[in-house]
Amino acid sequence: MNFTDNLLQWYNKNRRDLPWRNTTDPYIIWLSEIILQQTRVDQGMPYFYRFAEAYPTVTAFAAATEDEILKLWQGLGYYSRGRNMLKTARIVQEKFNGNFPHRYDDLIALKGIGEYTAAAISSFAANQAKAVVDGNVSRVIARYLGISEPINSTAGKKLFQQLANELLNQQLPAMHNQAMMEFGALQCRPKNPDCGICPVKAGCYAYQNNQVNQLPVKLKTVKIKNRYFNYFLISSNDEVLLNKRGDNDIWANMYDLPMIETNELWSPEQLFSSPDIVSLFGIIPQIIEIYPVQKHILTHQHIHARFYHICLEQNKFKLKSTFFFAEVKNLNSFALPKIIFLFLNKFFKF
DNA sequence: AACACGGGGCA
DNA sequence: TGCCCAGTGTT
Repeated sequence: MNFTDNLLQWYNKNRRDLPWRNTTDPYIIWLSEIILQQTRVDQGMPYFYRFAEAYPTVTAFAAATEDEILKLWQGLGYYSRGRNMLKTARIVQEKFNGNFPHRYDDLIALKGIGEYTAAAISSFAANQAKAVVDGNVSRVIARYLGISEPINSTAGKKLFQQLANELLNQQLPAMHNQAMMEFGALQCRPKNPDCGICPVKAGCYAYQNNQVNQLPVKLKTVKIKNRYFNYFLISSNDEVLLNKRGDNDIWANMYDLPMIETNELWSPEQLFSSPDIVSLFGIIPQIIEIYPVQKHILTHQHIHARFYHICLEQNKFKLKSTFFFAEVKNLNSFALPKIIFLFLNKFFKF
């Protein structure tokens, strides 16, 4: 038996019963695919149910506000996915009359849908013969065929796409694609792959040449950046001062607290005697409490956050236009980054 | 081609 | 700790 026959046999025996596999509705498949970008199935699953229930159709999705989408997305990360989904939903509503496209060429033109997602939706929803290439697929191919080209180089991406196209079962593209990814996720894992019971080990280059732990090859990742966020908690009369973030940086368009970013860890004395704090509030605030520095670990940056509970004398301070007072009882309606949510939730118990 | 973009799980 | 996860968009 060849590779793909073995693969499909393995898949039929070992596949998980995942909710988005029981439909050919391109909208539902789109929902699942975007949620699962760079996200483990276990982590994304509750969000999939949440979105499918809140927005059963793309028409319902298109009618939502960005605040609502980001709020529902809270905690999942890579929030541009949610923002792009809303743009795409609105285009689908207008240009396609609410009928989510299922052709690769239509899909690839939409925001947030790249090569992988266009191939996934078009094959799963309409059995279009487009091969998906995600982290799982490139790992399986790199090991099975013994490809040492980095999977994330430009040449590598092109090569793995081409090899995936050649391997694709033209009669069963949807099942083939699902099987490749499931095989990578469950059997041909990044670490500790289960080679002992692998159905294709006889033909696997990496297994036969003892290269399983060396493949796939990946270009080195960028250096982690340290950032220092000094946050200010200002509350009065069951209200708290929030800040709506801009659309350039991390957590775009989400809500946090007034803050000053410094290029290194600043002491409270340093911070509260700096011109920055005067220009932020117009006055020097009174410190009520200083919290210990918290480290918030993200993939590409480590955020060192220190929260200050402060007091501003009535009517003497000025506020940036992105600042506003929110009622504490409404705090749970704002899309908050994880670290802000945890702090405010601990403080206010909302 | 390089970089930005979250949060969590696992060895 | 370091690596990876059903990647995409911007510069």
